Amino acid sequence: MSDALDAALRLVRAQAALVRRFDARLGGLHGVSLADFTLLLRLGQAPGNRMRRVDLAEALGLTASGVTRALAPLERIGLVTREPDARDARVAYASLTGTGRARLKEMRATAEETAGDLFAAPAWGEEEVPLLAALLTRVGGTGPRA
Amino acid sequence: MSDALDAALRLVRAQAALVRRFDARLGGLHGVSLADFTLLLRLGQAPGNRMRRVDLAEALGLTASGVTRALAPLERIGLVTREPDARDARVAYASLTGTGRARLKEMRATAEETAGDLFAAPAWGEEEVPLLAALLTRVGGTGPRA
DNA sequence: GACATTTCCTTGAGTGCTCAAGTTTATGGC
DNA sequence: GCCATAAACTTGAGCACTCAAGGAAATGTC
Repeated sequence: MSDALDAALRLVRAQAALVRRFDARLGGLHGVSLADFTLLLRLGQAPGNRMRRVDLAEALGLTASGVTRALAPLERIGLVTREPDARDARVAYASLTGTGRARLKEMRATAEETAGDLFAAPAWGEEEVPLLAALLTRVGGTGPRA
Repeated sequence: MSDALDAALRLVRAQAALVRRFDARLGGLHGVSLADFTLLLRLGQAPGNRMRRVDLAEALGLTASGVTRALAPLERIGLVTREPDARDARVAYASLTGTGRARLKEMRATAEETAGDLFAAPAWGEEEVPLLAALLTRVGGTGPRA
């Protein structure tokens, strides 16, 4: 097998393992999945803590349909609210609530801790983690810092 | 955000983009998903081109349930057959058929090509692809060459 | 100012996975 | 030999995503 195919298949496996770890920690402590956390994190980074659903889809690499379905339970538990746009009646913003911001802060601590464990020394050198991130950015998608 | 969390989130995004590309190519040319191809590839690597379902699950990072469901359509289209074990009536091997081996060979060419495009020069240096693979191996799961 | 087109979003149907529970067969202790 | 336990597998229910279709509102054209 070529190095390229090997790397591609390893990427798939590594992601599955990583998602399982994050889901277990975030789910156990806060009742959310990694996908939920990622969505909330993006909202938290946006100006005014709110985004159009279509932009959220783009940022997360989902379809608009996926965003609609992902937001539903987050709205139900009060972390996100739906806000209409005064100028354009087609758009509905997704906006973090006060509760959402507070809960996100806690989730973020858990996520940082989980990521820290995953990439802990001595297995991982100081410079290797940003190196991995840089290589992954070239593979595709938009990074969380973009 | 820490480097570690950034890398973790980028990994998720990169995988989604990669899977989409492989699914499009493999689906278009051979009617299978990347998950299907990975399963067939593992079978093709196994001695006698066959494996117990439980070992297949372990190798793929799926549950036994997931393997049952993944094999069903592959059996239906004749790429894989079910073989009982003479010694232990509980186990059912999944075995590549002759057609399966032939089709796998074609799929593999497509997959190699897709991976080659994805990690093509000049964006990717000669040594960077194995480096990425090595870093990913440390993240988790079992690699395709393990 | 009516009409086609585009944009934003939702919904129905389908897919591919999970977990929990159940069936069947093998194994070990006595 | 019997029974409890364990192992291999399947099945039902549920979840998270996709695509395709459709509704409603904005935009461009004439």
